[in-house]
Amino acid sequence: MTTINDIAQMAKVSRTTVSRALNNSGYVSEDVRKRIMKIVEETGYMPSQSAKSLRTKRSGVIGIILPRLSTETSTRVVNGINEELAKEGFQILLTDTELNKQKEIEYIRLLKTRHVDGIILLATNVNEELIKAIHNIDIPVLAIGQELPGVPSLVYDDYHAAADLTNMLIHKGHERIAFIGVTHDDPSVGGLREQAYRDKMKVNGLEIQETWIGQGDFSIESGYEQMKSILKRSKGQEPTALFAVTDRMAIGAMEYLKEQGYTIPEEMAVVGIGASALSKYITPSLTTIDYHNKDAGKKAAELLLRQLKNEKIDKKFELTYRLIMRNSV
Amino acid sequence: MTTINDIAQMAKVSRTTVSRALNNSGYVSEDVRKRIMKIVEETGYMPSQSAKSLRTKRSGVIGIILPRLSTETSTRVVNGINEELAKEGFQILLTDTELNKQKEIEYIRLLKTRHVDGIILLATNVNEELIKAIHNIDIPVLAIGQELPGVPSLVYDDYHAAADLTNMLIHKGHERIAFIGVTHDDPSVGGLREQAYRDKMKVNGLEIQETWIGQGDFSIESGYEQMKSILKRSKGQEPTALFAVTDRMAIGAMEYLKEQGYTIPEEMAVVGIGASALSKYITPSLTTIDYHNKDAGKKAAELLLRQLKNEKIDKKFELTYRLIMRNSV
DNA sequence: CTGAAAGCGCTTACAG
DNA sequence: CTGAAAGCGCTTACAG
Repeated sequence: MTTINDIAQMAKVSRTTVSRALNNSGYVSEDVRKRIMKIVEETGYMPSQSAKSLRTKRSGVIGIILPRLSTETSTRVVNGINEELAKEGFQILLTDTELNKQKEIEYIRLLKTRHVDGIILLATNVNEELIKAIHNIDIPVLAIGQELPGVPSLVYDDYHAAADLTNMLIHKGHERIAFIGVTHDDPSVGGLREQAYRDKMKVNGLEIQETWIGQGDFSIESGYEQMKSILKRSKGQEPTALFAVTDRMAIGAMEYLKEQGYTIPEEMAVVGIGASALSKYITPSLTTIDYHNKDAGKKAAELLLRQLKNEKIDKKFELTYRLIMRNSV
Repeated sequence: MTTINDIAQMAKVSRTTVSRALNNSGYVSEDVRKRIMKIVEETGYMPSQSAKSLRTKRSGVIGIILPRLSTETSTRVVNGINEELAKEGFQILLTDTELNKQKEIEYIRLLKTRHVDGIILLATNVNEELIKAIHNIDIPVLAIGQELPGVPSLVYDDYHAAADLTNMLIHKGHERIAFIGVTHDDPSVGGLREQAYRDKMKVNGLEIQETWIGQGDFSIESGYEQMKSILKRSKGQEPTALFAVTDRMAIGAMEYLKEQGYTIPEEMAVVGIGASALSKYITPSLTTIDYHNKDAGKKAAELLLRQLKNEKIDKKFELTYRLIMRNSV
């Protein structure tokens, strides 16, 4: 491999000068610069990032920690991040926790040893150890999806999104609304969305039967199973609508309902959150919330980049959402 | 940051010894090893990968070049790769070409400067410059999805998959089968799949009207538009079935057909390739081919790893597929 | 405007 | 079994 020394020799200058020419730092006469650049072109020389990063403590790489690569949400966010980062010449180092909390923490430290300049964490839970790990490494971290104490966080407006959805169902005349949520370890998806549902039911004077409440695990299959259980449990006081906190679970529920011969939305209205491609093309099309995940990714990248430039940024950013009315209601 | 020198000092040994203990290379007395490991634990020391990689020329990072992150196919492949690589402690550096051929080449060289140990390329086209770029960098490269001359390639069996699909439609009694393909710059998806369709029609004595042939760009929208054009163009000799080379385009086509009041499969049978989640949940569910993308990713990682261990591997591997019969036929 | 020298944090012959 | 020394390929004060 050609190194900076080779270039220096060929250009008959010191490697100091080559470095300066390459990085546009310090003075280099126009003559010499041209001579160097020509040789760089010809040889196709590219500086070793390892050496560079060892020396400068910066790598041009941003680490991403995500819960699952195989969800549309993650993909869209990563897409947005990448688009923004690529513009500035940054690369992405990807790690996938497979929803394992321990790995989340491991990866934070691992990314540090790889000298990433910053980390974007698609957070799925909040716990002491995680927060501590983040504070212990002293590189900028940005969280998406959960509000992490002391960590700049980009969050979706889960509460209001879920509240809007619940209100909408109520205004459509539904009084018995079932709910499929997820574990409260996930404060945003599990906590906030359920809280909003419960609050709005209460505010509207509607009582919730606990038989209407199910807990899934984000998968389509769990939506199917939970819908089944809910229907079984609530014989005689069956719900007329279902609010599932993710599109995938809503779609699983719809599968079960269709199998059982329910008409949607007449006999059971269904709503989800996420605006997945599935939600659009399934029959009937699913009413859902668009969180603009790609924009979230872009915003996250932008905020991280600003941190890298030592700008001060706020600790919390709230994203907007959009209710998409379709045929499942 | 704590470095190997700090550890050496604290353990009262040389950094040579620390390095040996950490890497299990050479002799270290049990005593000393324990002393060192204890301190490593306590301090949470992690060796700088930049330094390591500068010295050893290896980084523990594999570069991935993919055409689009936001497709299920890519996601599944990356997932499989990651799963396999993570086991061996490798990380993934991700680059997205956005279907730009120039970027494909750029990224190959860029990944090299980042000292990746190998590259997996989800290839969408084959051209001289690309092949040259791959041969010029001397790190192992593995291609998925296209057969690249001289490069170990993992390919789907596009020809037979498409042939099976075509034959199946013919055996169901269809004689007028429309086709939505993509550019032949993509030899696998654009070339092979179309070739198989044409061959099987011919073998079965069926004539193809060129008005039945459309060319999309992988998007759902393009499937919609192409179906529309095909129907417009072929008035009087409308097809009774459609073979779209990807699920997404098939689904776009179905949307148009549904809008126009066609019943599927009675008035128009539709098949795709890809076994996307969408294909399963759309109504009617789509007959398609499962390429086992995740397994492909795993296999790719495994092959690359074997190359890294200097094992000789074959230049070409063909993957299996599975026809999934559903309700769109 | 240019260069010599030090040093980033590791690993690896080599010597003992 | 252990250590001193060299070197990987860069950048950056410092000096001129």
